Amino acid sequence: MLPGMSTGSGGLSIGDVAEATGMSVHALRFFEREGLFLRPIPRSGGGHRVYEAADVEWLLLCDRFRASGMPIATIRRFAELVRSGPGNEQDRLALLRDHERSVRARIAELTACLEVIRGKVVAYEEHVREGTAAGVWAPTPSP
Amino acid sequence: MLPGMSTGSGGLSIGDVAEATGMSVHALRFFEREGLFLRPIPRSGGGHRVYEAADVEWLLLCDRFRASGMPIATIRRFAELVRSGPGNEQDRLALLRDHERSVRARIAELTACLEVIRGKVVAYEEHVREGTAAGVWAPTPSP
DNA sequence: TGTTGACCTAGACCGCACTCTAGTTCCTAG
DNA sequence: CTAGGAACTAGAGTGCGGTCTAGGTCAACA
Repeated sequence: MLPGMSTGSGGLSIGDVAEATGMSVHALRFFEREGLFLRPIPRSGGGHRVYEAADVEWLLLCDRFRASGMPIATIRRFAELVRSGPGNEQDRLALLRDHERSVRARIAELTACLEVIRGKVVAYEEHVREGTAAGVWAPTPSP
Repeated sequence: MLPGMSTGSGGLSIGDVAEATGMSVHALRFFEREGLFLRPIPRSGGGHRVYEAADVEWLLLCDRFRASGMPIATIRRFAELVRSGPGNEQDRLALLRDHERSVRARIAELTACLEVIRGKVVAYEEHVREGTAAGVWAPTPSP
């Protein structure tokens, strides 16, 4: 029941999971080495990884974490908290709030940069439209 | 007139520029090797770089580019356009608009991630407040 | 039987953007 | 004259987040 394990029960091959998450099989093995899963991924008789739907859900969340700039080390800390069971929800919450703060900060920074960039775009638009040279760089700076 | 060249005319030492821009002297030499300046930075008799205020302004803009995720290679292309003088303002504009688009896209992505993260934060807040377990991970996933 | 094709491991390699080192030279002050 | 600090060069090293390779194993199909 292996290659394209897709048939049958709930077991998913690494290829299935790669397809479901958009991550590469390399990345999935890398994540496992890095201890980012919530449990040891079990193996089939032949040593192949057998995932469950819950692993995919977790990976999708990890993917959002990564996409929002959370480092692998932090994902690992979060995974460790979840793995070590109930009782540390305050810690998980603190970690998530920290990350939320950092994402907001990053958005704010990008928004500020955006204004600078827009300023340049506007200056160039003006320059192109009517030959004025305000805010546009000359061949050699000023001196 | 060199170390702490700050005294006298308009010439700035690499240390002055590092302080003015918040970049390291290493980074300034790196930028130069990478061809990111608008002109060859002239040297004093003893081979020390002598910058002008306009270089600092340019560096501050580059810093905003970097902070908004523009790769070095793109900054180099922009610098090349500016160096090669008037006539290519359309190209410079196109490059800037491209970057503007990518920054907006990044902000949108971060904003989307933020909602996912907020969802988790809210779930954990609820969980911590009243022991419900919706959206919160159990010691071992589901199965 | 033997050829796919998906999977396995360990570990080397990559791109990016710096950062740091080693060894030297230069300038000014004491 | 000498010591100090700041600058110089070329090139090696770093951290991150993967990606890729080499050399196999496993299971099914023709």
